Amino acid sequence: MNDVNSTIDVRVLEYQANKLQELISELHNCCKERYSDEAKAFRMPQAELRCLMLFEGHKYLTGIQIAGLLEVAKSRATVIIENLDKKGLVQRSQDPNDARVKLINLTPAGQRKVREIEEFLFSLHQQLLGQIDPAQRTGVINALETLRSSMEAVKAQLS
Amino acid sequence: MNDVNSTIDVRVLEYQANKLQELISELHNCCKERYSDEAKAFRMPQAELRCLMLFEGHKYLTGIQIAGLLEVAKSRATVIIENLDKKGLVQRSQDPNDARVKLINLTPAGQRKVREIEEFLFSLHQQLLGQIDPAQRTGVINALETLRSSMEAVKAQLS
DNA sequence: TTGACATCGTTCATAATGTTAACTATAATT
DNA sequence: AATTATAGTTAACATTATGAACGATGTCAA
Repeated sequence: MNDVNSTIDVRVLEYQANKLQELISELHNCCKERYSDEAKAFRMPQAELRCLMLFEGHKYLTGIQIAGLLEVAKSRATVIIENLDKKGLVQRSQDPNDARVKLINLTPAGQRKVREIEEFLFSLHQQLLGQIDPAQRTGVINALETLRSSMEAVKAQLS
Repeated sequence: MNDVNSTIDVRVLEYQANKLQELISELHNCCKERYSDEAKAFRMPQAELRCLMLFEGHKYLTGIQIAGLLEVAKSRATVIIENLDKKGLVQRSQDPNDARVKLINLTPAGQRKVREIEEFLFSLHQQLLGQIDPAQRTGVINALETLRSSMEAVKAQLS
């Protein structure tokens, strides 16, 4: 009986691991497509959109901070910022306290763009929420929290 | 009372929409990092890894099929297949029934590589499952299913 | 059966995303 | 004062991806 049960347990684990793999992969693809659509809608590269959104709650950011938040090399950040600057969405100025540092902030046009993107994202996620049975919403959110911590735990284990 | 309740409801919806946005974005980032690590571990570009995995359950695939499954332009598929061919992991042959078509299949080395990657992915997701409280596993999987259908519903609505 | 049209794979030009390494200028430390 | 570290820039390169043009082949209707 014990043997039978443990065999079943192993099967369940296998099934669940595969299911997890499949679902996570599908969610990831959905997100990829979503980001790509968003970039097309705003006629701007994804990296620049992501960069703009970093300024929520920050008046100024430095290049190094942006590279850190975007998780890219600082040389990559330089280029992204340069392109946003060319489009008039951010501006660069010298940090008065440290001549090595450049302070980057949104221009008024950049602020408008950020608000537009925020509204787009918010309404998209409202719509998504609307597709979920109200009785299940809390459950889905809690499950995602669980998944996130588990993924982070695995990541921590591996490194 | 009704007014107060509906105000609260709106607040809850806002909170949940933002929470969803945040969680989905974090999961997406986790996945991105995972794919990048996997590519480094196997010393192969992500696109080539993804392409190899398409052969699970297929002896032969055509270029068009691969482009469709990877959701890329056929010109992109050509290049990916070419690189896998150079590495000796797939081989191309003429379709005897249609001279326009090339049949692509795994070489023995390709099959070994696929098994390696499968094992890697399976053990990773076993590990992930192991991080989730057994009592919650079914709940998490169901929540992900719900989320996936909701995301697909939104996608369908938008197009 | 032949002309029009569609399909498959390839090649090329181009764009976006990203890294590493080298370099300049400045700041901090010893 | 010399060394070391940090911020930002630039250049070379890799990866991922698209779209247009093209050749070879297949399909179908007049």
